[in-house]
Amino acid sequence: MMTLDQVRAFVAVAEELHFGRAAERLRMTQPPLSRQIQKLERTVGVTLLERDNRKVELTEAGRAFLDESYRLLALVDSAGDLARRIDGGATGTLRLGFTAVSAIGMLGPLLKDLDRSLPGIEVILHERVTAAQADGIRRGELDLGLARPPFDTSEFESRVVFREALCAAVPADHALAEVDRPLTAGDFDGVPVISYNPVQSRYFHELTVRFLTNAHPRVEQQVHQILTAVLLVAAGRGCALVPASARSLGVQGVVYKDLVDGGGDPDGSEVPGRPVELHAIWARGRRSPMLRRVLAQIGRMRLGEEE
Amino acid sequence: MMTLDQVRAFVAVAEELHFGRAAERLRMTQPPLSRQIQKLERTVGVTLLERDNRKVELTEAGRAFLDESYRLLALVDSAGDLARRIDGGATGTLRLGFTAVSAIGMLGPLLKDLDRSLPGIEVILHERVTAAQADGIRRGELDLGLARPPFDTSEFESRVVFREALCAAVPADHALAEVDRPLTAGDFDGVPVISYNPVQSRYFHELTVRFLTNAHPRVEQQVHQILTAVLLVAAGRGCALVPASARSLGVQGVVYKDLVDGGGDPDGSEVPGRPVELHAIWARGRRSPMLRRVLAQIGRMRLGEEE
DNA sequence: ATAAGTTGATACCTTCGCCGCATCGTCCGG
DNA sequence: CCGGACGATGCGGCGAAGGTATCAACTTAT
Repeated sequence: MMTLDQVRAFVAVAEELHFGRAAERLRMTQPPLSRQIQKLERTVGVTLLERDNRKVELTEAGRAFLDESYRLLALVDSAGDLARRIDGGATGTLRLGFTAVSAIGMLGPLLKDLDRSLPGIEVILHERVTAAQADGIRRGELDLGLARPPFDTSEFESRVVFREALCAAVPADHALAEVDRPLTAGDFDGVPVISYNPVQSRYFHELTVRFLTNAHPRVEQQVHQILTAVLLVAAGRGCALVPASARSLGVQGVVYKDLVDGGGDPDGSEVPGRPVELHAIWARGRRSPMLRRVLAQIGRMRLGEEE
Repeated sequence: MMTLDQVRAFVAVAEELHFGRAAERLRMTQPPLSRQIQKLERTVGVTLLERDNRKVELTEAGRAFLDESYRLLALVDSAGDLARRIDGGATGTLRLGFTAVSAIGMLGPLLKDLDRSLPGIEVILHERVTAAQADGIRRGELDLGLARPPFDTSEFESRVVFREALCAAVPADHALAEVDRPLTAGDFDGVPVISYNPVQSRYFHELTVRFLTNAHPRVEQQVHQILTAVLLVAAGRGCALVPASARSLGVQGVVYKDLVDGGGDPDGSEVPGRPVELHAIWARGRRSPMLRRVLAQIGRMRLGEEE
């Protein structure tokens, strides 16, 4: 008989790849942990962990089982949560992931709108970067994410929920802060620019690179969050290209300047002047009735076009 | 701490709406069942079943929890099933390397056959030359390669999956294009011949050299891919010896002529008339169940003998 | 080459939780 | 008012899980 404790034990070992540390994490000693894993393997009938006396590693079947284990444990938690929320009068719970900066621009209005149109639904917020949101959705910890493209479309479905312009964040004492017109790529020739990590912040990396094509900025540093970029700008380390909603961050010592064409590519496929997209993403095929209602409501909103 | 037994107990009671019958279904007596339900309700923190001494019924929260319980128990079963299927090799991903020209002759039928006989297995294709396939297998990037001999047998295991004849690719306006019989080595005396790089394309280099032993062709250029050789032939730079499947390449201005004995050595060790071998290779000792099944299936096919 | 240190598995013991039996308390029907 | 039905509770025994000590295999360092 498989037990949840065995599943939790397996997850700990699979993540640590070390029985001793896993046991510590589980607040138990190593011997019973070994026995639990053995027992789990016996009931499943499959070797999940390949272990010799030097190292522990997951088998192919173990990797798949780990994946299911995350879903399982997430479901255990959420089942209890759900019962408690309903007991408290709610009709549903939406576990919503969001990125820090998307929150500034549209999370407030989104939540207000949801609360008004679907009052029984309780929203539980989880701030995560895009990749962590995808992980969370995959593991069943989140129902919906607000994240930046690109996503694996075989795994996730998505819908654009917000579009905005790209603009420049400039130190208040910088020469560009005085320019009284939309900036062009050429304005950044030789200017220190805070850039984005091409992997962890791929979306803004590509937007930045695209806008600055043919310009020759001095790329200063590669960050992976908008907020970090703005703070570095405030510290005078250079300029950065950020979504327009970053204006609301209220960081002292930073001036925001418009870009020509809103920072977008006039020949590109995006909406003119609003190249920065935020998508709602969810697991393909895992549309609960609650999620369906939320998506329908989000579809009715006009979050990127109110101004 | 919630346990799966408690969830199963709850499901039984929720379905029977009667502790006695539920206990019977669970093959236990009624008292411990009552206690398990109480414990579950304590850990969840919600009354799931409203019971007076005459009847049992689900609360609103209990109905929602029942729903999640079904999902939970289904996931418990399916997690084990999935692990067993993968362990049995019925499901998995095969990362398959292949050379461009091998694809023409047999990759299509191979993939079709695999898809029919092992439908749970997803094949991801990587086009690479033989050496790069060996590298990929060594690094664990590929599970299986379709490549030309020779291989380091201490590191790789292999199996012949396809045999074909060697033939001559001749420019359409070349004198040899008119010859109405299988060509011999002597026919190439003094004729410009595109040859192969003895290192990067060792296999075809050796086949060519062996066939042309005692002949005196004018070796023109050493290429390392079949396709390049054929394109040079089309450009009129000379003749080349290529595997029979290159006929399907459809390059204009090239005529293919049979060779005596299919280009092979009648006293050699290979199959008469089909000296060009394609091997499936994999890392020695790294036979996953999935790979084992794929190899078994490949063994059942008759890919080199259908014509 | 040998000794010391790691790491997962095993042996043995203790403890704690679950099950079953017996019984209780309450409500309903006759 | 009494008997029956049903879920809750008290109690004793047993089995499963955890802890300590130790083993076996292997790596690393001196």
